[in-house]
Amino acid sequence: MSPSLDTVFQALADPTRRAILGLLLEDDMAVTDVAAEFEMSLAAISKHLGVLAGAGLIAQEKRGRVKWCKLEPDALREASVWMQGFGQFEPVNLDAFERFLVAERLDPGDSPEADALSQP
Amino acid sequence: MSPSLDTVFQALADPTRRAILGLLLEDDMAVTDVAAEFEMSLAAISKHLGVLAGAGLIAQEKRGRVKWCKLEPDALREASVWMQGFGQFEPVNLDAFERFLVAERLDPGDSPEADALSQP
DNA sequence: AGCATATTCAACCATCCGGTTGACCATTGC
DNA sequence: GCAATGGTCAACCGGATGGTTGAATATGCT
Repeated sequence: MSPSLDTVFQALADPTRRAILGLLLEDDMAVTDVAAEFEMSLAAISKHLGVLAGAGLIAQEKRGRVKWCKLEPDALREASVWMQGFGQFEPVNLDAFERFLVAERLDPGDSPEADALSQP
Repeated sequence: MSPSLDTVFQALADPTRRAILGLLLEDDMAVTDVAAEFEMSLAAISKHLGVLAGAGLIAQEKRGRVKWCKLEPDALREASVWMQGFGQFEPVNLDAFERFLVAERLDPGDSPEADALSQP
């Protein structure tokens, strides 16, 4: 089941779920530990985690009776690529990006232009 | 009513609305012209455009009896920056981005995802 | 004036969403 | 064995969402 843009954006549209992702940015967490950070029931958090997992934004692995949740940032890539298409649609920027791509291929190391492009 | 991450992601979560943004990527359009591209009522499209405007993703200007809609890509910046924070661990998927840009240029106005327009 | 065009409004409907509560598996530890 | 812990499931609730229709409001054309 491949996560679609629909499910990814829908998952990101809720502030609680974004906050959960923010927590998981620090460390993998058990469901109960995630729930402890919010003023809502464990069941509600469990649902939120289900939505995030359904969108591919997190992975859940059950070890013993504890279910561990870890960030899966790859799922954001497709959505991020889609969004950046709207910030960079001007021909000038397109050309600049193409030049960047060429440079990147020739010199696949770090490149200062990458930062400029990643945050339009 | 400043556009929040909530409203932006919520607006992007609907395939019809993403397809509308894809259309506006090429040209400003009147409400009726946007509606002509979809198999749903004009009123429904008008609502979708309202959601997109509420999220700050488009601007609507009424000239005469026609309301023109134009893309407002700046609204994506905040959301894009937020997302970028989670992708930082690994390098941006430049290949996917390049494919997107090339596809966008060869077939402008069409959303990069196939199902956006065919199954709204 | 009178009619056509562009767009919204209002009411309505089915469905989804976010939340709660209480019951229900698992797994762990005494 | 049995109680506590970790987590999900099922039913329910109020409110949002996405869609429809039909009437209403502006504006433009002749």
